Amino acid sequence: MLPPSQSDTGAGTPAGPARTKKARETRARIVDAALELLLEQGYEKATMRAIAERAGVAPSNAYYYFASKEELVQAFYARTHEEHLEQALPAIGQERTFKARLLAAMRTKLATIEPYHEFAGVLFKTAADPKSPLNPFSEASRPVRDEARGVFEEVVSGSRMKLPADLQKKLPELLWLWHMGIVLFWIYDDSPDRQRTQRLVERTTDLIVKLVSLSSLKLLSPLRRSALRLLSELQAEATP
Amino acid sequence: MLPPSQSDTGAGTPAGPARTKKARETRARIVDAALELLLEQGYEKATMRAIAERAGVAPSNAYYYFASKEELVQAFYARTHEEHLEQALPAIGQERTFKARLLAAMRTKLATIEPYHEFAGVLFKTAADPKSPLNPFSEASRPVRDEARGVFEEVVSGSRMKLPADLQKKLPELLWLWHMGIVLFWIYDDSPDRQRTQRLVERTTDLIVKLVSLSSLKLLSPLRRSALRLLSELQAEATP
DNA sequence: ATACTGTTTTGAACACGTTCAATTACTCTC
DNA sequence: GAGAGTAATTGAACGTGTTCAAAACAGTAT
Repeated sequence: MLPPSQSDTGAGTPAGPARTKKARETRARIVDAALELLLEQGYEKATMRAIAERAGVAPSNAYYYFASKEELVQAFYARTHEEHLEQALPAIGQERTFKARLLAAMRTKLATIEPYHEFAGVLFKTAADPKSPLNPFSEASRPVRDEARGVFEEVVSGSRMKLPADLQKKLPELLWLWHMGIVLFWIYDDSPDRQRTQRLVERTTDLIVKLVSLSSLKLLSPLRRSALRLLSELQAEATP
Repeated sequence: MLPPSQSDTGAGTPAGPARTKKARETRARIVDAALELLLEQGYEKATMRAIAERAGVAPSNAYYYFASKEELVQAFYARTHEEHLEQALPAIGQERTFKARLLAAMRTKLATIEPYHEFAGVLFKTAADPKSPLNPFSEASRPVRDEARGVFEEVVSGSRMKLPADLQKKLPELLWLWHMGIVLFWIYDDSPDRQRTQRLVERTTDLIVKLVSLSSLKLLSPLRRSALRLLSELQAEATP
């Protein structure tokens, strides 16, 4: 059901000391049990007691390694993210044009997360709390976010496109934001085969390409410049 | 501390039977106690036991009227929304230009919701669940949504602006979406006096005004048309 | 007055996430 | 290999939102 993995969460081993070898193994067993149960039963049914039991450990022991249930769930994030990286980069590499590369990135993303759609809502619900470390804008998820943005850097840099320098620099960030919006839409999308999301991706991709290709117009440069300056300001404030 | 109110939640009395007069009073007492405690102590401290105690009732009795703590919190949604309507419409009426009217609408909104910022996160967390009736895209919140969109219709229609007909028609919906984005940003904003959100409002308002004033350009019409068509399609699909 | 019917209220319980003092397992030094 | 010191693990508990069967209440027809 799950890919074999005695690995840890993949996300920089944030909490709980795990100095000894046995401790690392216990920790990994807990993560694996959590991932399995989350996939099998969803967020609410996957209680800490159940996770601990499957890991062959006392519930309180899970708290020796993870500060909260949410932190455990973060491992899930990291894993789908890694899957996306593995699939997206080759897929992007096979395309030349900006548009095709962008579509490849987004489509592999959707394909990666599709198995988890059923409880994506619950997950998102948790992630939406500003105080939660799961929330994609939090400091805790910066590594994952940075890597995800890297995918869009690859999309941009690998395609020979004439772009204003300022836009070239910020475009990956903008595309990452777009991608977050698509995922948000996807969470709410219960159409068969996620057709609405797919259409949205195609249409907005078209829009983005059009917009980008118009971005060099002299008439539009003040607009482009204020938009990009706004983005810079907000980023600067966010990391004081 | 709170405006006097023996009223009910204001939101169509969704859950729990309250046939008799006494029952309606009990229900109202619970709502008021909840609102008070939520404001005084925040979401986590305002436990169901505490709310029930202040209402002079057993905790389980609250569940006779409300399916969950979250549903109790829904009273906020309705109340702040009504406050916004009361404040926004006069404020908008005092301005002539599109830009000033738009700013007035958004600023009154932010002023209205400011007292609730502390637990807006929790509220949003609930609202983010696709299955929750609180979620702003759900059928259940259509009345509130329609009214909110009305504010932006007022913003547009009251200002003499030359606009392409198709955009004129869809602009209120777009502005409503923009407003949702601002609120989302606001939820995550913990800067003093919500300065970041205020700056974001000013800058994006500028952008919107610029964009709208460029929207008649021949060069941009294909872009505008595909964007608006996308919006229409998604709306059509959403209400089958 | 009394018995019946439906509404409202309750007390005791459940399962959950989480905490913590106490206990066990390990590792290292002498 | 015994003892000390640290790391890992546990069991029992706390407070939370929530459920539910039973009790109290109110009104109505007999």
